[in-house]
Amino acid sequence: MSKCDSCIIKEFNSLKSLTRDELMRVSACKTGKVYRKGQVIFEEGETLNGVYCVRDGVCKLTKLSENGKDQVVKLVVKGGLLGKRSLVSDQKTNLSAVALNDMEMCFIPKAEIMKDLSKNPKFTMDVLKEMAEDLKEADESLVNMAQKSVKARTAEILLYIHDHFGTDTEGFLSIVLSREDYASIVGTATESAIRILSQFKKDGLISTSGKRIKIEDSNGLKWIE
Amino acid sequence: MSKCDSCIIKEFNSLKSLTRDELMRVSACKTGKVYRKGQVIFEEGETLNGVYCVRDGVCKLTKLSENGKDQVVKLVVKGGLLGKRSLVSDQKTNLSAVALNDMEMCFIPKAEIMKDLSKNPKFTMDVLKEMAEDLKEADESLVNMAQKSVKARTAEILLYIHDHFGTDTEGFLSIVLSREDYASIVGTATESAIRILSQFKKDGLISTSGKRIKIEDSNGLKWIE
DNA sequence: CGCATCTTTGAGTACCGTCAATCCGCGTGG
DNA sequence: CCACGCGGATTGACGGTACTCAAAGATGCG
Repeated sequence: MSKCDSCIIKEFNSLKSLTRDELMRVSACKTGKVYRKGQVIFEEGETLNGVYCVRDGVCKLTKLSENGKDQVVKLVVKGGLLGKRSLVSDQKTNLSAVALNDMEMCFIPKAEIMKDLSKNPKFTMDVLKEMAEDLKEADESLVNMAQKSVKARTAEILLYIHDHFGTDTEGFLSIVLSREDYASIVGTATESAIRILSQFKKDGLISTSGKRIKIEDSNGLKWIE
Repeated sequence: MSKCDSCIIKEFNSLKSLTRDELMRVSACKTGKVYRKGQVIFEEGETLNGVYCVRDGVCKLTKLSENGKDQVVKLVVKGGLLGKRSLVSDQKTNLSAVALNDMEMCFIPKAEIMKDLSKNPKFTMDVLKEMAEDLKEADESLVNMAQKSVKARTAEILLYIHDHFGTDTEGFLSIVLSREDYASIVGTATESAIRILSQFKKDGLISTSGKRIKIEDSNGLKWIE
């Protein structure tokens, strides 16, 4: 397995603040894991004894609501760290993680990370900053969820995916989600999400090929309300 | 002004992890501020050059949504620290803070806090934990907002205020909010919030006296959906 | 007492959730 | 090669929820 030292992925997260020495130690104790599409990485309420570093693929972080529906809280791609929060606050996970396509990950044991947190202030500060960013995003999502219509939220998530995760060579969104996933992100019934996506298609804002979606008029989507 | 050293408030937040020495320095450079009900402490987009420590009173953290309505993201009482996130990530604030009643606060300059963050790992770790807790709460709010009815959310906020902030000697919620504030927390139109509160009153779940609200049947509220 | 603000209530409408039926793509087994 | 069945996608219909506009009542302050 490759050394963390020379792993390009670490540049995307706070592991970049570790010293060469610390990275070597991390390398020595980390384990690689592969998850298939749909596979559960961890479940809400589990005790994690480490963090996951996403090398490839996409996963969703979800939380089960009292009405029995999953709500997607965040999408995580290459470079993301899973389990930070639980590790830091020394609690069971409050979210579940499920692979949306085939994934490759590194698992770093808790002890190693905690040691680095206590010894390397720069690293700690970096983790703090990442957490601050997550919090800011969560606040923004909260406001969107509370104040915008389902249609506006649907348009927004399409643009978000387009802007953050890009498109494939044919112009389709590179992250492919089921209608149910879209509904679970937007926080609505599957049928509602479907209805809105069909409407967008009719209006020429998007086009589809199987499950794949292509944005045809991003400017049009921007003004949905 | 009292010394932070002997201030009981610090026990409620991460300042408790500072050493006696550090607390003396904080004491030396902090300034006391008083805010009247309705006064703005800081506004979304401002640059903060320090954090506020709430000694007394309550304030709301809000975010303006695109449709022009404020959404309350969090209520902060005695012991809370305002501005952590902005300071850590060195960004402008993403939230506004407004006093809900008369408040007494201490303002600690950025430089002092940042020095402590870089020198005292225990303090940093504590801030990290607080941020992790905020993040967890934000995720929970997000799910509630996405999946629960306005009525259920209204019942929940009443119970939340009751459980977290307590009641006065007559049994009324010790935090008094306008109907508009309730609407802004729940994320709905003021009239909707009002309608639901009246319904609760009719059903004997709550009673009111002016703006003050008393919970009569907390168990009944729990099962609203 | 009068004005300003907040609260309450009504009526109409649009949005959204649910149930149910149908359709489509795809893999399986005959 | 085709019938079959499964799961996801789609559409229709209906009822309930929540938003808006509007008006009337209550409250508090000067």
